[in-house]
Amino acid sequence: MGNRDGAVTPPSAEDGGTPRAATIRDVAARAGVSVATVSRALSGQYPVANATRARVQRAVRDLDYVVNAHARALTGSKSKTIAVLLSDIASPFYSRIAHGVEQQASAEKRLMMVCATHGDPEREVGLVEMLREQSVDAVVLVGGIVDTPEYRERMARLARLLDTAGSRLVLCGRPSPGEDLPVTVVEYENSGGAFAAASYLMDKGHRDILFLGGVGPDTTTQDRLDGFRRALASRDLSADEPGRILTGGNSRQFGYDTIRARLLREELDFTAILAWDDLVAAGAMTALREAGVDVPGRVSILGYNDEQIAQDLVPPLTSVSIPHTELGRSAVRLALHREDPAVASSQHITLGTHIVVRGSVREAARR
Amino acid sequence: MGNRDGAVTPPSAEDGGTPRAATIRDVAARAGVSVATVSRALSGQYPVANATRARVQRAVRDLDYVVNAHARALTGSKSKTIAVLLSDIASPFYSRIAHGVEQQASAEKRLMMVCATHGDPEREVGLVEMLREQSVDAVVLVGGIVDTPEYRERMARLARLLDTAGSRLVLCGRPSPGEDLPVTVVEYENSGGAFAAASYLMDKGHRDILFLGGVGPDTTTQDRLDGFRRALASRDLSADEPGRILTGGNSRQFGYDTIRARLLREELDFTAILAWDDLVAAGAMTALREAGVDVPGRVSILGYNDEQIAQDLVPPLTSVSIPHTELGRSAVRLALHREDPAVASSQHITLGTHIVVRGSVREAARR
DNA sequence: CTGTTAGCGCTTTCAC
DNA sequence: GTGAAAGCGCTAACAG
Repeated sequence: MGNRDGAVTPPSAEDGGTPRAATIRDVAARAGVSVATVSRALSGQYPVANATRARVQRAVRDLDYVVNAHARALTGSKSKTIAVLLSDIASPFYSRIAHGVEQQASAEKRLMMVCATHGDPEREVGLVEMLREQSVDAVVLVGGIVDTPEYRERMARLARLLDTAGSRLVLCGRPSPGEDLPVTVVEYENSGGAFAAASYLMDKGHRDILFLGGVGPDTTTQDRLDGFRRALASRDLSADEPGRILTGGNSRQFGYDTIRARLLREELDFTAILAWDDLVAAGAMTALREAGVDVPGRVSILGYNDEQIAQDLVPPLTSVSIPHTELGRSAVRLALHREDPAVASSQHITLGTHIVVRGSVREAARR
Repeated sequence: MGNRDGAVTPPSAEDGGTPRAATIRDVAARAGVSVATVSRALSGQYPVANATRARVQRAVRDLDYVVNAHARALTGSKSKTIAVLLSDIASPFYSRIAHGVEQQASAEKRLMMVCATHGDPEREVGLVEMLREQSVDAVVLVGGIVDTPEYRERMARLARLLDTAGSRLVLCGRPSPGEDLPVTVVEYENSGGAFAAASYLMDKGHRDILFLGGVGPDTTTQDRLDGFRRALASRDLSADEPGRILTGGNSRQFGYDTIRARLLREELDFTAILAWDDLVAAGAMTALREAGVDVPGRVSILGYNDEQIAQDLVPPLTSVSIPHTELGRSAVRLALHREDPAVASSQHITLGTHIVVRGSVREAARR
């Protein structure tokens, strides 16, 4: 043989120019069959003589051939890709959800794209446009937002646009934008978790409980606050006395600063803290330790999200666990099988949360 | 107007079937120009009459048109995508590097794909094949490996394959597979960090230092151990006395179990621990606390990686900081601009590490 | 079982 | 400035 037959030149280092990647035509030429046969032999979904298949596979190996996913997507209009949008990959909350998305995507033979929005709704929309260009199989939007009419319209529009392109919008950890929209919603018992947490503290005799952290207007904070309020109300306590609800930030620093200021300014007028998340709790614990306030002897703390850090604080933090990984997995599973009767009816689910008991909560001291 | 002109039917909810996404032809028809003109108007790189451009843009908006990235990639053979392979997205180490990759990818108008290898070299190769199908602009492989001749051959092959496809292999936090390969390598001062850490402990008077953690054969552990050994040797101490180097795992649990067993079995024959990472350090600290050993009063601990958790341990952990984000950013930057004379010569760089001093190291007590 | 051929949606010469 | 037409690499009828 040799590559001087003129018809098709397989890539070779010798023919002068930069070697290019092999195409299906190179494989066909080398195997002595037509491109259609190569396509069939490779798809596996079509009867091909064993001998032919073997020759094709041989040629594929010799040439290090791989199909061009773009050409394939162009024909089939499926890209075998899932996209997930979150504000920040480095955050444990989001990266654990992404982990779940990846697991399921991988199980469904899909690749995953990850995009960071930095919490900017406009950037979110811009990214969805880019992903629409990619005709991804699903776009998963993760994390709380500020729930306004504009938000709902924005989501409704994106949902329809993606639907038209054969893709699916998934809202994960944020509310549904309305009825009868082509959208998959995967939530978790956010308010319920806060309700359970506050109830747990009250079961331990606590009556003076602080709600600490959360930016404020976003749905995540609103829902947790809602659960907190409901729990207190169910025992005839009011959450809305002054100084009880301390929102305004969601960082470790915010937890630290806020509790520190509180301790300097006033007497210790609370016996427990329900923190917006474990990081805020960590900050609060540091402030309490520095002020010589014993945790959990004098003040109990309950975190939210049950992150890695909860185990390593001193004392280990009791926290509300949310099903990060399962959220991601469900998002992908429901979106991809939305036609499947088994899940078609459950395109809006809410996963449960539970309290992981460690060492940061104790019976309230008698005041 | 109306859609009965027969030539081209713009997508519309009224024409019976499922509405499909608009294509460049729909836009052309609506704007009353040719597809070539639409393409030019949208690319912006070609003279088009202002009036025409406006009409095209109008049509684009009316139809919610976005280009099909696959069709574009098919012509141009560029996909505007960067891929990163890591063992686990949920790990803070990897997710912080991914964060850097995302930052730079985003700055360079690229999307990012993230794939999890679960530390399996075969899966890694399989994923690179999948990514080759996608003709991604670069494939970033992150994290230590077991450095064998097979590894080097594997990487050499992937590097050539990707190069042929116009893509670029980037090795991040792992060694170069050899000279004269089309590959970008971005490392960090791994051994140097351990050297500095051990030296810092010895400066504080410590002589009996444990190296705790690391799986063993992987390059990350080997490099850190190497730095540890070199530092001790530079002060005429030997790292290889029995019981000094405790590898075999890299989890919090491993740190806890190993130190606990050590304390039960023997007297406290060390004054400092250099931990493989912050998680191992956290485990060790818990074991020490439970045994009533004061940290840092009796035993000093130094971590590695400077993760979030380091701040929240009690005492806060002194740790070796590695430039996670910058590793990811550099990986993308160097790969994309490899032709650019400014960086063409620096396709193998090593970023520095430094010690972040907190509260877990103190002068050694006189024995 | 296998080959031929017509696109998928776009960019890019080459004409006008 | 703009249009016509030739592919990019692949899949999916449609013939044999």
